Amino acid sequence: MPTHYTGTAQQTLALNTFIKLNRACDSLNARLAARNTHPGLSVSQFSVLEALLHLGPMCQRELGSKLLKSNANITLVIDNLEKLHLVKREINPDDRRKFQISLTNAGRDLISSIFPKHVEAIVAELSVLEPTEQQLLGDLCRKLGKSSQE
Amino acid sequence: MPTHYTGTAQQTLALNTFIKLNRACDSLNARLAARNTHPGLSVSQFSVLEALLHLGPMCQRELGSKLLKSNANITLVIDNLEKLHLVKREINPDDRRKFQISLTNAGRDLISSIFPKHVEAIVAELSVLEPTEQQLLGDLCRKLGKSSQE
DNA sequence: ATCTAATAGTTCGATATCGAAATAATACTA
DNA sequence: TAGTATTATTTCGATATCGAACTATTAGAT
Repeated sequence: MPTHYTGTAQQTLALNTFIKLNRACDSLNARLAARNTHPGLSVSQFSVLEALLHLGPMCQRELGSKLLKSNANITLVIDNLEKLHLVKREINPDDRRKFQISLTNAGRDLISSIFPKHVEAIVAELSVLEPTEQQLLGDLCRKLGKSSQE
Repeated sequence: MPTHYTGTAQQTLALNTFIKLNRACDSLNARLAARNTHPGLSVSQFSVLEALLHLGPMCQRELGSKLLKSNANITLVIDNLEKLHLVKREINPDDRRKFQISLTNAGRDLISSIFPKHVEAIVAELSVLEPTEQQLLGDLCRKLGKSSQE
């Protein structure tokens, strides 16, 4: 569904690229969600658990910057994960403004058990692209994504 | 920020591609939002107005399928746009289950006036990629996005 | 013509998401 | 060291977003 806007060639190209990028992302995520690879967890909850599993404990602000979410949002997501007993908040004694967020045993077990299915779903959905195409897409996205910084 | 997951080469590639795609999309949209090219409107509201401007009046379900949103969501967004007097609901006499959603004059004036700024912001943000790279990115996204259909 | 599908939209309850304002703790500065 | 600025988190109010259950209308089937 390209745009119906009529502008210069440069504008049309940029706009169509923008639209296709967003649609690819949205529809890919919708297809992944439909595969139900993280039952009982929201996407945000899943992302937080995954970050904690693979990157280790960190404070909320770090989580927010890794996941590109606001502090307010992270507060809520951690609240909900805490209610589910999947993560815990611990005051950082070195800086009492911070909470150290880490996985509980239950959280670690859960994310460890569902992550492989998530990976398989991604592999399956991305299989419409050859490995070289995936690499190329990743490179272009990287270039576009970090116009700001890492 | 590539994954720290250790799987097969195929898994690692797919996962990294997936992460880069999502990050590119999120960070691009955040940078566009920071440019404040659609003041007073949410992204969803903007998208609906834009679809109506460029594609013409349509019913809610059509809007949802163009924008990849649920019916419930479209109902709310249209409610809010209606309160702002930017769109109107009119019963379709041929099928009274449907509302025909169209821009009011105020809505048309507004979206017409801000859309060019939006395009310029996209052109500026995408300028880190050469035209051929934008084309390539768009092609790869198209291929990935329509694993299902149109 | 009646009964059943399917379709369009709404409502509900939960979670997400943001920006702005508020609070608490730490760092910096004069 | 007192005073200010910065940082981490929370709270608030608004909008977004989904799936599921519901209502109303239309389409299809016998």
